[in-house]
Amino acid sequence: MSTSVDILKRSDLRKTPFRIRVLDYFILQPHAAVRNTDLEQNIGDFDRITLYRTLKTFEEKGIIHEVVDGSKDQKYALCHHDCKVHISDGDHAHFSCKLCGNTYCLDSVGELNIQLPSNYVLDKVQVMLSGTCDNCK
Amino acid sequence: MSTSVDILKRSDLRKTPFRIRVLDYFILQPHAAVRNTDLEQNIGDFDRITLYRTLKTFEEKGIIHEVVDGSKDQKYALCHHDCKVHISDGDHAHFSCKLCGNTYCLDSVGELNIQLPSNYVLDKVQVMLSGTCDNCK
DNA sequence: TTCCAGATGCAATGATGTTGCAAATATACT
DNA sequence: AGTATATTTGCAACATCATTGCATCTGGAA
Repeated sequence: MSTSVDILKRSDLRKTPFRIRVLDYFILQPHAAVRNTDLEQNIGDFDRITLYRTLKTFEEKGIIHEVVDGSKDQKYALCHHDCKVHISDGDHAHFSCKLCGNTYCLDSVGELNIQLPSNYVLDKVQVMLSGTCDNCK
Repeated sequence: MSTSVDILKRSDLRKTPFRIRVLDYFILQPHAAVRNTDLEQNIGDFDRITLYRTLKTFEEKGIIHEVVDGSKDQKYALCHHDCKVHISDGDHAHFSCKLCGNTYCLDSVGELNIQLPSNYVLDKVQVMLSGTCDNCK
């Protein structure tokens, strides 16, 4: 498991206290997507604008990726070492729990048999599941 | 094919000029999701707040449903007479074209074989496809 | 220690969506 | 048709979320 400092070094980013705090928060939630507002409430004293820029930088460097789960909230998740989400979602899926509101990244949901109308070119598939998660059941 | 007036009458809504203009715009795009801003730009003189409220009313009455296509934009599509989207998405899928930005509702995309981690309860499946549509190819 | 590109904080601005209330109007009733 | 009323609309104000420009600060290398 990489530490925040490892990740920053690998990405040619300066190891500032703020970035380390943000990354640490992500590392604590390895399978859950993180809401922008979760971060705002949990990383203590900070500047909201800096958070936006930090997340944008992390996304550009491939450290995190945006998670689309059907909600209006902007969410991000830590990319794993084999993360290809920012290139193509493949069979990546997200599960959003209706009770706790958490969104989990699922590595695979099985085979999808997509049939498109003719002349449509398929490039990316995103599957959003919702229901009740293990914890809330 | 129902007219705007038919739909309003069926839904116990007053037939105001504004509502008819909005519904007419939806009827012109039977398979595409409509962005909030598309409406703002295409239905002429109007009040932004009234549009929000109109769309909300239409959604509550089951005339339109919100379309989640992965973009940040709020989009709506006309419900067909057999529309169950506001109840459960079933195998409903949306295709978003990267070139023209339009989102199309696809009635079926084939069989999905979803395998969830144990103890997860699946309630709703939303599939978002993106690529190039017939027109743009 | 010094230097400077990169990172941060602040102020201002823009986009988007909501609420309260008064004026306008669609519809039902006489 | 005329009237009453509940609904609908438009305006003002407000709340939230995100972005940009710029001055200041700082991590990291010389």
